Amino acid sequence: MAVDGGRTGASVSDTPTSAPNAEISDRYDPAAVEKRWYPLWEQRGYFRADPNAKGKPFSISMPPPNVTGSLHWGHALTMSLQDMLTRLKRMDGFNALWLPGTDHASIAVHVVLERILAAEGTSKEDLGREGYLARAWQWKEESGGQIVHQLRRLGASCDWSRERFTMDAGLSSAVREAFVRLWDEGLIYRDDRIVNWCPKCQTVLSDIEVEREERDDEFVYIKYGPVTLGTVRPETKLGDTGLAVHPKDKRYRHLVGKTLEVPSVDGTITVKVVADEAVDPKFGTGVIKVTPGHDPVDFDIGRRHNLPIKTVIGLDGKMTAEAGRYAGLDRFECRRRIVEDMKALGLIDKIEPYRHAVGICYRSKTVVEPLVLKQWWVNVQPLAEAAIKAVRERRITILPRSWTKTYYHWMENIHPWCISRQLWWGHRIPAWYCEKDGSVHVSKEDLRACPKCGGPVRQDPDTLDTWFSSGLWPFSTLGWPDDTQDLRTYYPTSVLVTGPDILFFWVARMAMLGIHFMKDVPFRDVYLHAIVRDAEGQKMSKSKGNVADPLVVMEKYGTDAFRFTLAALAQGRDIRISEERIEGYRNFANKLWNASRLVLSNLGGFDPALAKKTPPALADVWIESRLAAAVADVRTAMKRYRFSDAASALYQFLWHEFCDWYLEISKLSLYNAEHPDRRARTQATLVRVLEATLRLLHPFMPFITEEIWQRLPHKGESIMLAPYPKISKKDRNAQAERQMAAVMDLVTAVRNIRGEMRIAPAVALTATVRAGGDAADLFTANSALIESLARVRLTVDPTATRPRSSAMAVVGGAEVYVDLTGIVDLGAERQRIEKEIAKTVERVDFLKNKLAKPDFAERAPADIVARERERLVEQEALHAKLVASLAWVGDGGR
RNA sequence: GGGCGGAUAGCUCAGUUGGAAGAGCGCGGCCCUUACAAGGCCGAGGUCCCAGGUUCGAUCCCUGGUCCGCCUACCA
Repeated sequence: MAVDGGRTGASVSDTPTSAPNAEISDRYDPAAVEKRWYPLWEQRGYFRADPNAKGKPFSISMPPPNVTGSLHWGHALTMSLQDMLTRLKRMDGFNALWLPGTDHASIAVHVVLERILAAEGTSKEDLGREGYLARAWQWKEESGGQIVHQLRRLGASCDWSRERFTMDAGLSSAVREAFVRLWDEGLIYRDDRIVNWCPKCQTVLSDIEVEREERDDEFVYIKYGPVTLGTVRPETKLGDTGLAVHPKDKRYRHLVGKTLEVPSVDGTITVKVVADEAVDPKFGTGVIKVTPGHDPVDFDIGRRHNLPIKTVIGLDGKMTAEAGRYAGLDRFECRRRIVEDMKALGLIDKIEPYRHAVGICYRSKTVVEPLVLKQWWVNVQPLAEAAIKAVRERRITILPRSWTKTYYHWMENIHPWCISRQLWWGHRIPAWYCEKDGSVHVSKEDLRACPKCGGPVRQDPDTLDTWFSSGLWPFSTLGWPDDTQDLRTYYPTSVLVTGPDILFFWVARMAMLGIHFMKDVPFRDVYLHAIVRDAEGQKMSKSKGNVADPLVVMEKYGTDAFRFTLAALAQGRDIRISEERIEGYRNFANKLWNASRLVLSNLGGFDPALAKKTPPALADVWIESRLAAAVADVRTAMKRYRFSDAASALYQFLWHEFCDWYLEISKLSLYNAEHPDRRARTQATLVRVLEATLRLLHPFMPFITEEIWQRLPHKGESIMLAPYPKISKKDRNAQAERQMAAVMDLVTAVRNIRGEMRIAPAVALTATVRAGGDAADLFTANSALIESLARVRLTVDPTATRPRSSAMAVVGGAEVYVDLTGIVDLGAERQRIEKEIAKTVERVDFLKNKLAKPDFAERAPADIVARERERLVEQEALHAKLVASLAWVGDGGR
């Protein structure tokens, strides 16, 4: 392979890298590089998956971001991690598919549109359903899905040719198929129950869409005929149809079963007293008012005791006609008024402050109103059982493990899932009601007439919960219900990567629906990553206004640095983002850039044949061995989704081994024209190690690695398609690593003396190593290297005695003397040695104590005891040498 | 109320079969050595939250406590 400044072969002739021999900037400029590569990768079809291609399938369904969304930190993290996995597997020979898409996000879009329409001076009602939907689609086409473009900026290598939208034709058909099947199986049904109503969004919500928020309210004790009871919702008093006490509560036993006429704010009300286990006799007065129409507990009590339902709060959050003179009042206003009125009538016993959790809508943050309405439900319990089993049997593995417990707990206590929403944007429920005979028909095809009587039909106006369609995502995107090749090849997907915040919303639903419809799990692994928080630990969110726009950050520091930061921080339960950290990895990218500059600018006249003939030096063998170690570490880490371990292995190797040591060593032969063989050998190693390191790093930093790789001698048209580094056992060389460690220790020891004694780097030092045998050979063979790195003239002499006026260090048993004549007085050396002695004294004491304990010698494993003995001998020897040295300084220095 | 997690250097965090603790940033000192000052070399800095227990030995395992998070829940 001939090298001419870095570019080779015709395969890269169309790559827009800068001219090969032009000066390359000493600052890495991410903006220019990043803009260049993505379009090229995409045009060349590198992201596209082919079910017929070779290799074991590896697939990821991208969690579809909301069409309303714009890229935030959570997306950046999750997408970066998925891209890392996909790129790695693709390079590693898998048939990799990462399938992207967006979610129609019914309620989120509803909120956005509400705002837009208001600004345009119109409304949902003005437009009507047709007009509204047309407007919604228009909005979706124009401004929805900007996130998809931002993902490109992130370097996401997903297969855009397979991009899906939860409301596209295919997925809509999958939704209908699923709905109809569940209906036919009796798992979908309609029921009148108490549901969570959001008066702002004007729709029902499922239980998990209701968030809890601590509020300070008043706990009002109301005199209620013969009893007094406490409530935080006095306004619902108007809907009371009963009182309840605990069955065992003797205080009230005489009242149970009676019907009371209780004087109230608006005449008298009639309530029946019932006994129910749900009442806690120790709380409040032990009596509760039962409002079946506006409280879930009361609803259940009411059902058990046949109490009538009285609805006093309407869909608009205002009091209904049933509320008598309070009709038309807002529910909270009514609460204030009713308390005032009761006060006036002397019906209030006392009022206490009370802190409790109220349910609020997860989108609009409005206080949810429990109401009794007829809705569509899925009986998820049987599905949940199968989903639990799948995890128990390890067909699905949830990582980190600790989340499995949470998963089980939720699944085991699952409630029916309310799936109908009173929104227009979404999948309309495929149910038709006959206006003539009132029959209900669920059908995959649109109905025009009643299949039973031929009468006119009208479709249910409601749409489905967004999460219903996303629950089908892993298979609906691959063509289900059709038996497609994609589906056969890429299902089950390999891993689902997402945040634990949607474990129930989404992961659980996919597990249930995937297993139910596909008879196989939707994913083998579930990797739940950290939640991104700001420096104060707050969840990053727009409403909190605590977010630096990730796109701005990417622009500032470069996408690669940004991605690497996310990988490095990915471990743990939540990650706090900090700009300093990103800056650090920006520097890392720059380090790589400059290291590559060094290599590229020293490839002139490279003679591969000569390199091949020249045996490798210790440093060459060492760096290849360390590279192999890094490859092993990265692979192991990635297998376990330990992104930060992988990042740290890469960082450590590239910066602190390759740059700090090998590159410095390589300069010796690169700049030495007298030994062309050594130079060639070094060039070959540099290229090989750097090229492999780039491939190893590519999934994490795709842009800079491609840019540099193209300039290096390489095979293939893109690093994306190059193989991921693999190693075998013989790639590690323990002996070379040991020897090199000794050499490095010696260099460090001399540097240490220089640093501690404040000797300027420019001052040349002279040192003698007292070593014999193999050690002597090793130091002699590598003396040039040691001399250059430690800036010292080195002599190896097994019989050396310590010169007058010198500093001493001990390296692996060998003594090193650094001559200080005329450089520094020995007072400094004395201090330095004293410090060292103090350390050894501590260590010797510790080890002696430990070994002196009879229990330790008898009970601890033999190898541990032996190791500690060795350590003691070592430390004692070191101690003796240092003490002697101190005495010597005392004699010689004075 | 129930469940889960965390407490380790000034800051942010790693640390799995228990054997005197690591990284990044920050800090101090010396250096513009021709890849990189977004750099190099050297260094300082820890009662691994507290109290018990198990063990020859505990940052790690067990129990209790304190302080922080998160999830979940029909005490009105």
